[in-house]
Amino acid sequence: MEFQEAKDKFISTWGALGTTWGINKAMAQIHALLFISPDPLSMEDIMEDLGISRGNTSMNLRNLIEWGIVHKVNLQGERKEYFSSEKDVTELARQVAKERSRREIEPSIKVLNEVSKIKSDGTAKTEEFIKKTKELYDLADTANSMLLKMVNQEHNWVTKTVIKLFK
Amino acid sequence: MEFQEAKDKFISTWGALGTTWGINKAMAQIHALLFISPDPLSMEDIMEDLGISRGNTSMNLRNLIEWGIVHKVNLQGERKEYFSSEKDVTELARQVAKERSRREIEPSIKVLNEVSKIKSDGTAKTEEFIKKTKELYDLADTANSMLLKMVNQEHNWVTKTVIKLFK
DNA sequence: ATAAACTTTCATATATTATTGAAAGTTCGA
DNA sequence: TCGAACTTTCAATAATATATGAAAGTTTAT
Repeated sequence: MEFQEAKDKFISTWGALGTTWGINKAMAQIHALLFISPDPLSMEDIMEDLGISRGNTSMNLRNLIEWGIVHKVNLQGERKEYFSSEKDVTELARQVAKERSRREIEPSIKVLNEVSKIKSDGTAKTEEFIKKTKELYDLADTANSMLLKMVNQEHNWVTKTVIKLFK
Repeated sequence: MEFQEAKDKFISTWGALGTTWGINKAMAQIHALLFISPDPLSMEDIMEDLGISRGNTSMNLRNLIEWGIVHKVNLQGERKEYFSSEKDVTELARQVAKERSRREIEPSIKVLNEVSKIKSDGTAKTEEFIKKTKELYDLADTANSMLLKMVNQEHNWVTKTVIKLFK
């Protein structure tokens, strides 16, 4: 396989994988491109390489920067901004997990907690409802705090401890 | 809060959460409804309660059954089929993880492995590409086998061991 | 073998989400 | 302060994913 073919394949696979994890295609592809590039790239470079519009590139770069995955580089003597992603890929995973916890999981946990507090009228349906939603609340809350602990650990801690446990 | 309000809130929250995890809204809501119902429900019951069409109900019930989360119940003397979900919710989580691994993660890992095998022509870009994709392959492969091990354990093993580690 | 009771399928409609690109905004050097 | 070089915004559009419902299919009792 040629480099160019491998590169295209990698970028499109990464993009497809991203969309199933709450990262849109363009965002994942920009990340993929920067991730394998030895040098920083300009917005122009990225647009051209991926064949996406200026607006799309701009918005998704901003997101990646907000997520701490990509950062701006100013090359000396150049007006243009360049971008690079020298961060470890686990940083991306960490960030994705954090975002999803904050945006989706935590609000849901709050609702579970709320609804599990209705008082029973003694009927089977309310009893069952309270029992099940409580169960779910406990599970979700535990899983979420696990996730956050993992996410906030040093990279190597997770790798060493958890891998040892499973491999 | 009244039971009906809590129920609606729970179902819509569960539906919203599902859509961000690769389960469509109707599928997640059907699961939610069955999950809190003390008795099996018919297709008619489900359609009516959630206000969704017959076709939608049928297709999503079939999916839930395929995933092993919901199953058919034949009540004595009744022609109609009934459905229930008496399984633990961790079974759902397990199933979701399994499906995603099979359908998304594993094919991606295969691609990573392929593309990381191109031979270097000595340029910085091919060197970087090979290095990064190999790194990614190792990470993804390790993470995936961890996931599968967790998923295939008994429910209590995960709960006990992992929670102990983090709590 | 027939028909009533029920379920599934799938072409079409609807809703959701991502992308474009031109206009507005910003920054910087002269 | 001006204007060239560049970036961001956002309304319009395109692409994608979901839902509908009528028709086709299946099962069962007689």
